[in-house]
Amino acid sequence: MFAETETTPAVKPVSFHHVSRLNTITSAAGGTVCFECRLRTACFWKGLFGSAVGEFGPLVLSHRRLKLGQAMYRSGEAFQAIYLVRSGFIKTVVLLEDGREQVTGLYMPGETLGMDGIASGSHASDAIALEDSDICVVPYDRLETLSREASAVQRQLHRLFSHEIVREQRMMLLLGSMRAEERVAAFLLNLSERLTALGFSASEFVLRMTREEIGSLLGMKLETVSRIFSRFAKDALIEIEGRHVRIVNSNGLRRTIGH
Amino acid sequence: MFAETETTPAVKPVSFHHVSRLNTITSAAGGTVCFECRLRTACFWKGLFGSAVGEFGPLVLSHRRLKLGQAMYRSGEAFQAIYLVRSGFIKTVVLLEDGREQVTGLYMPGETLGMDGIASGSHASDAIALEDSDICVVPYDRLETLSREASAVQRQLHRLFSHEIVREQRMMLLLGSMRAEERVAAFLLNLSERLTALGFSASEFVLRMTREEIGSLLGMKLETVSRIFSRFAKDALIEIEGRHVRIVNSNGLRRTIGH
DNA sequence: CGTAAGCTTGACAAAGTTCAACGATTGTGG
DNA sequence: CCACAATCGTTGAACTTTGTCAAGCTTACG
Repeated sequence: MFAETETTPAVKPVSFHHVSRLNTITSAAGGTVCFECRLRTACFWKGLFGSAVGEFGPLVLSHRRLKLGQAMYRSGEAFQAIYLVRSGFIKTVVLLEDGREQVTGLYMPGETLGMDGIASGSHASDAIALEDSDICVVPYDRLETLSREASAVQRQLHRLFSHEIVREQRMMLLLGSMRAEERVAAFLLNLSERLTALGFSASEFVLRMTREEIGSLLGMKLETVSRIFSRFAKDALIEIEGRHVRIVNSNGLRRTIGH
Repeated sequence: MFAETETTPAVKPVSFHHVSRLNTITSAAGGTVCFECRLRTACFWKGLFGSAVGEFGPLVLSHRRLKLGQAMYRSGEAFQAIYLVRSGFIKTVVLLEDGREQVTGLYMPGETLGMDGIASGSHASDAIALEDSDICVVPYDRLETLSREASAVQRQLHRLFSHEIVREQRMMLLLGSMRAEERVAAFLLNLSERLTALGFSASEFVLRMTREEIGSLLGMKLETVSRIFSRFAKDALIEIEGRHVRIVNSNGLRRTIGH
């Protein structure tokens, strides 16, 4: 996508010379041990594996590399593990029988997905890589045991579940009670915030999704997404060039929400 | 609301003489012991408390009665327990600063709510009684211990979390990719299904919410809800009279979804 | 170099909202 | 017990937002 960067700087009204390195995490040198992981500060599991966990025997995390478009799991597949994004971006998608689909989540490095499989024993959504990604596979049966032995793990695991519930609540709020323009503004601000937490620029980043995917996440058509991006650019709230975004006036964006 | 029924039968095109008793659960005689509870077959926790749990000391469930409109918890309040609906109906609501609100869930007897509080230690939504209700309060710290001691409890608790995640995913699908008419059809069919699981009629039931609340849940205005109910009635898919609904042609409703 | 995929924009259509009026029902206080 | 107020629901008409369809452009890729 644009991970193979250091390409020629775009010579356009907006230039993004340095964006290429902005939010690209290159995976660490292949090790399986958590405290070697470059993510350890950003990761939801930080500190747990190797310390509290150490006393109860190791939690073996296998890794998996996904290429753009590959699935980590698919709807209906047996649930066996939850997945921690190490590098790259993953979307989750829920399908309706008639082919319509809804992007229900966008997961960045340090974030965990796949918990939807616990209830029924098989996943309720597809998880697809939005770019070449590196995923930690956390075997669920081992996690269950560990969570009974180490209350720190239990606490973190419960918080993880709850966090996902809260995230989805917010998404329902967005889908159910905001207008298209507000949803796009909220989406950009949310991306900015999460990327900041990962140590990236708050104002410049790269969308990992097509307009269609963004539209599916936000409950609107790709044309509407495109028009709203253009309008925001015209109003000098953002600069946009394909998937490269610069937030120029974040307060303006914030003001867009709530009339 | 209309729980104090046995009123004069409505003399109207549609009559609902017997609806009054259809889905009203009167709470059992006050006891605190789970295996006395009239819900035990429908309840998510069925069998757990008293059997597997017995060996590890009791889980004391306090009860709370809520009147119509009262809150079980409010956004920002410290998280201490999760809540099991024993009788009555509860809605959860998420608020936007500017006053807009989104109903994010509708909980029936046997269903559990409040898990959104674990992540941050305080609730992210309000839980409001849609009619006089009886709630089991499940203290979370006790549940944490129990879940470490009894793997059956752990398993059920995790499934509960996951179930909520899946429910919210489906809600996002509904809000993000269905048209208003489809959403209303899906809502009615979902209610019918869940009430059936509780032993009530699949075809006749009472909506516990105003048109405005239904609209908020489904991401549309109250007028739209009203118009769609009228249209469904005209097309002989349902009969509706205030909050009393009879599903006349459930396959027709199903066909409404997916064009 | 040609083809496919992604993005933008315009013109028009459809869906849903807003505003307003009105009827019915319910609850309240005199 | 009645009268009044408040809440709830329905419906019409005008309006706004978003979707649909179509065309053209750019970029990526084999």
